[in-house]
Amino acid sequence: MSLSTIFVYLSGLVTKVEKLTKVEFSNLEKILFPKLKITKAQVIEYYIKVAPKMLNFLANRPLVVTRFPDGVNQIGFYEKDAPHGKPSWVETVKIHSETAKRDINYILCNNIDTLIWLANNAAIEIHTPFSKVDFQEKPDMVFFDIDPEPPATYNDAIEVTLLVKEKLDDLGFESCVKTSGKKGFHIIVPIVREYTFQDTRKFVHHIGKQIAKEQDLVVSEFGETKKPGKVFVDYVQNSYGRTMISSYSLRAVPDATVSTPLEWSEVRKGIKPAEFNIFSVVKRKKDPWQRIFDIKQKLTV
DNA sequence: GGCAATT
DNA sequence: AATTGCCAACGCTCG
DNA sequence: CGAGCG
Ligand SMILES: [Mn+2]
Ligand SMILES: [Mn+2]
Repeated sequence: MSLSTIFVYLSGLVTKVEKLTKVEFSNLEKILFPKLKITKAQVIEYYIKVAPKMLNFLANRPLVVTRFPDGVNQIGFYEKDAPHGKPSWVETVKIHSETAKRDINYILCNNIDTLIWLANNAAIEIHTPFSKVDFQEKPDMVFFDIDPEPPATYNDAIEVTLLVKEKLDDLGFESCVKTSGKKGFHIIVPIVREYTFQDTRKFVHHIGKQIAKEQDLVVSEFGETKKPGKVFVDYVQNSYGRTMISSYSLRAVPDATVSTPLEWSEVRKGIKPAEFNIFSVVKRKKDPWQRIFDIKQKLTV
């Protein structure tokens, strides 16, 4: 019997489920998304179902999570340092923070039990850095963060996302796209681990400026992040210690949206972020971004 | 969500 | 025994 | 340099 088959019976057969994981569950019937009446059991079930697709994106990346133990309508908190009371089997990596002048034990999620444990912690959102733990100074991806500023719309964000895709195509780069689960999109260009964050930042800024010159809708300067009605091509995120929301992570919003990898053909005006949520994403047969782990592009323009 | 400090 | 606190910081950019 | 940013 597969994990997901068993987990369908979660509410009814809790003890049986517990035998399949090292995690000790708590408060399974607690409502974490009040608007949709989604319980913690359903959140755990979601993460178990997407685990086969999601774990690859988490592997060997020190995690930052946002936790909402009392539900997404209550105040949550960021967590980097593994909490006291963490089971011994949860893998962590000690990384020294220069500015904080202390060591932080980041969680590594390299197996499904850790993902289940995070879900039981009400770690709704899981954020990942752009480099892996074994080579932290060298990112393995370039990140285009497409941020529409109201009154710019989701369709505006889609338009700009496709403009960036077109530009990348022209330059000969393969790219992957996902919804952020909130207002914008994320575009990833997988690269060889030979460049610094300054390199990747410059690369995104360069392309952002180019498009901004051609399109009135687009801005790409730091001072323009909140320019009303514009879509900001955000390059700043490409830095050490910064993160993006992971593919397949839930977002802590009332509609329980998911940051969802898409086929480029799915990025068309009219789609809405809420189409991709805790219920719909598990039904998707598509598994875009498969090639992301094979492609390792050089960043020469 | 859960440990630890505080009353 | 019950309540409260704590749980992240960073590098980058602009002025 | 500090403030504001994501
Ligand atoms: Mn964004
Ligand atoms: Mn941004």
